[in-house]
Order: sequence, then structure tokens, then C-alpha cells
Amino acid sequence: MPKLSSRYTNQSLAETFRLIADLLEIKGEVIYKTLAYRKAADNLTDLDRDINEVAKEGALTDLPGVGKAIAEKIDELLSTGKLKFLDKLAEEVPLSLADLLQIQGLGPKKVGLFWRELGITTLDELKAAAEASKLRDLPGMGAKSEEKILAGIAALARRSGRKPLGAAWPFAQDLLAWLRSLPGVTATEAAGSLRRMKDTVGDLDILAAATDSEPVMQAFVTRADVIEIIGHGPTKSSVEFTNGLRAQLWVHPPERFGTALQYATGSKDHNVRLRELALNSGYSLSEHALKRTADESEITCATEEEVYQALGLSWIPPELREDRGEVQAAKADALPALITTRDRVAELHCHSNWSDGKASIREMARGAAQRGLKLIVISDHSQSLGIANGLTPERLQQQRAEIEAVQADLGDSIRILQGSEVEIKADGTLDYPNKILAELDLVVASLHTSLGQPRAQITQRLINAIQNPHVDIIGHPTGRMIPDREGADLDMDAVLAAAAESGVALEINAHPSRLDLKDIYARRAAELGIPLSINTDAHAPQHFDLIHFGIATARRAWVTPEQVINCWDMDEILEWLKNRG
DNA sequence: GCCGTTTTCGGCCCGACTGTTTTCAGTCG
Repeated sequence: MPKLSSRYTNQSLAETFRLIADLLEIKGEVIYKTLAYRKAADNLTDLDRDINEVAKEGALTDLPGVGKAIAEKIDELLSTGKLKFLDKLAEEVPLSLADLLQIQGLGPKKVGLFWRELGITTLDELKAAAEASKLRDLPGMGAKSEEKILAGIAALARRSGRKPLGAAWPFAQDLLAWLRSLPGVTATEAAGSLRRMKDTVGDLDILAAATDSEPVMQAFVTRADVIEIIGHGPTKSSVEFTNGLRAQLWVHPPERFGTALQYATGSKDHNVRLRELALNSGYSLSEHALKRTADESEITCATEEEVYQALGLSWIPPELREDRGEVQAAKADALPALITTRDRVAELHCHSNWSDGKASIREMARGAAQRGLKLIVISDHSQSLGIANGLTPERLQQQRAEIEAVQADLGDSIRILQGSEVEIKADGTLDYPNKILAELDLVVASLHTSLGQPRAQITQRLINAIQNPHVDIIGHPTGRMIPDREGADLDMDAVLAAAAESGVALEINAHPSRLDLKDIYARRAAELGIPLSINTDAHAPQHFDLIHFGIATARRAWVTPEQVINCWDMDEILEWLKNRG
């Protein structure tokens, strides 16, 4: 439910438009009108600028999917906090009906039917009606549909929306390995938002290639950890697992795996763009094949490369497939040479057991060296973060001695620097005096507390840190936690402008519960020439392996290795630090 | 409701699966 309060954000506007779309759909409005509202909502979600700023410039209709009607509604919401159109709509269609659409298998037609025929407007009323067998007599309904609705209500209580990528990824890898071991399976691949490495994923989309799909599907739906079979057919099945994750499996013949994978990877918008291009080139593109429109003859593609090549494009990395200019770039042969995990040679933000880490400096340094890193910065918490055993200036001195001892011991295998993750305190000052900051090899400044401060205040607080010449990196800039907490209400335009001017680096924190900066902001930062730093924030050596998620976020931001400090030669990194003072 | 290098009007993806039908509507991705 959207808030009707004084200040609207991109997210709350998007929610409002999604609600409008749901209500219009239940009302029975032409489908393309509801699609237009959803499209506008999606674009607002992905917008890398504050909608309030765009509105001030009078540039709302420049946004994709925003025309005259929606621009007027945005303006009205931003200036009055209300929307007459929505108030009127809510009089016709109860707002609570939108909640019912969350139930798997229940769409606007059925919700509208229950409402008109039985006056059902809430989840509780629907549950009661299903339990009293009152739904089965309605047209198109039966006992089985009633059961499905009750199961859907129970499932809704079990699970809460999208899962963090970090939770879905390991399970998906297990699932893929298991599928690969089945007889007759010649290839498997993750698809959907999982393959595009979005920070959260809905259901897992999994693809397998096999000539005979039936045994693969049978094995899939009868896996020991499946608690519910949602669908089961020869090309597509979907299940829910005991861990609360849901997965959808497509099985296609090997010679059609390329089109199938391309289709299932999405995004929807990317695919629309691609099909458009296909039509202009005399093809229609489906998950089964490319078809020449002239004579309906098929071109099957075993690989994605063949699909893109047939359309005159170079292969587009999945992380870019969001319809953010990648198709045009591929057409012009101007796709960026994206960063990969192999490019990373330094970790500039991690913790030891001197603060809240689980491992000693020696264990951290060894773990880093084993993973091929050349440089590691131990950046434990500063004194005011008591809960994390932050270091006093005295303990900082003692830690310096230990770092030097470990360095002497480990020799050339890895370079160890002393840094600190310094609190940006609620009053906007840093947690150590400048004299101490100057003695550290590297300073990461981060927000951890008072994240709910008003926009102007917290923005200025962060800018103070950005402008301190001793600060080298701003750690996890917005402080968001996936999926529970949105980041601080920062004026990102101001933050990025300040960073561009000061030369400070902004972090892409690789921990899957952070991924902060997120892709759209990281992309803008990179475009502004702001150096990026991708760090795992490791609290134990095995956390260094989480770099994968940070790199993926950078790839979604079109980032190349030159734009990321952690990929530079050691001499370049040391030189950069020296010049920052 | 949005959009436009064939269009300012007429499109906007469509195939798979389920449960209810006895040939199809609704939902999903």
C-alpha cells in the first residue's frame, strides 16, 4: 500500500502506479492501460535520478513510459500528496482487492468475480468462503480451484516476495549440478533474473537441454525436497522447495537451447527490444526458434551466440539485458569490456578479530593470498561502534605492530595495509581526528547509525565525509540491507557531484545483503569518472569469495576494470593513495 | 496509456499449463 504522505520517492510512486494497475485490471479496464501503468512503475523503480528533481525540471514526459496522463498524476502526487484519480478509483474498487492478486494462481478476473458475486474484498473473507465451499459454484470454479486458493493463501503466508540473490544463488548452483547429473541432460543453465544477477530474484528459472524431456521433468518434480508441484508439463514445470524457494524448469532439445536460454533469461524489456529488431530484419523470434517471416522457415540455434549473431549483434552479457541501451550498443559493436572476477587483485575493505571479524589478521591475509590477491587492507571498525568492538587510537597502534609482524612473516606473497572503516557519526564528524586518519594507509568512511535522518541532514553528513581529504573510499554508501531495509534517503545527485569533485572512491559492497552502490547508481558514478572500489567487507577468509556478487553488480552497471581501483596494479593503487594524502 | 526512421492511429508477445469446459478462459512468465 503506498503512503499518502508529504514526500514521494521513486519507489513509493512506483507502488502507487502498480496499485492503480491492479485496480484497473480488476475493474476490467483494457489491458494495455494497466500495462502502461506497470511499465511506468518499472521505469520509476529503475530510474537513477530523484523523481522530484525530474519533476522540477518539467522533464517527466522525457522518461520512458511516461506520457501526458501519467506525468500529470506524478505532478499531482508530488505537489499535493494526493491523487484524485486514485481516490475515485478506490470508491469503485476496494483497495484491499489488490492484496488478493498476491495469491498464486489468482488473477484479476477471478478476484473480480469473487468480489461481484460474493462481496469478497479481503484475504480473510476469501479464506472463509473457500473453507465454506462457497466458491465452487461460481462459473469456471470447482473443488480443485478452491483447494488451490487455500494452498495459495498458505503459501503467501510462508514466503515473502523476492529473495536476495545471495540466498538463491548457492541453491541454484546445487540444483544445476544435480540436473547435469541426470541421464539425457546435455546442458543446464540458470536463466531469468538469477542469470542477470539482479540483487533480488523471484522464482528461480532453470533451463536444461535434453532430447527426451519427460524423465527430466519427472525427476525434477519428485525431488525429495519438493513440497509442492505448482505445474508439471513436458516443456515447463514449477515447484516449491522445503527451503521456501520456488523454481521453474524448462526443458528444450539441445538444438534449440540457444533460443530457449535467450528467451528465459530476459529481461522482458530486453526481449521485446530484440523481437522488434528481429521483425525489422525479417524474422520472428520465439523460445523455439528464429523464423523467417517470408516463408516461415525455421533457424534453430543451439547457442545464444547464434541467436544474437543472426540478428547482427554481438553476444550480450546477461547482466546487461535490461533494455538500458545494450541492444543499440551491441548493434554498434560498442559493448563495454566488462569487469570479471579475475580482474580483482586487491581487497580494500575487510575485518579481523581486532573488531568484529572472525579471523586473525594472519588468517585473513593468508586467505586472501590463497585466492590470488596481491594486496589486502585490514579496515576494522572505529572506536564509537562499540557493538563491533571498534578500535581506540591505542589499539590501532597495537594493531599496526601486528600487521607489520604478519607482513614480515608472509613476505612477498601479499602486501598488507592498515586501514580503518571509520564511522561517519550522526553529527557528521568522523570517528577519529584527522591526525590519526592521516597515519592510516587507507580510510573507508561508512554510515552505520542514524540512517533514518532527514534527507538534507544525512546527505550533508555523507558529503562531509566525501570532502575530508583523508577519506579514500565511501563504504556501502546508502546503507541499504537486502531485502529488509531501503538505504538512507540520500540526495544521490548531490552525493555523486561531491564525489566527482573530491576524487573519493565509492564502494560497491559485494556482500549479497548490501550490493551497495546498486547497479544504477554505480553506472552513473562510473560515467561521472568517479573511481569505484569493489570490496567484500569480509569478516572471515571465505567471505572473499563473495566478490562474485559485487563484480556482477558492477557488470550490471556497465563497469570496466579500469574504473575499479581493486583491479589496478599495486603501484597504481599505492600511488593513488599517496596522492590522496 | 504510451509510442512513432514505413504510422499521430492502431498496435501493444504469446505459448504453456491448469481446471474447467466438451473447445476454452484464466494465469503466468
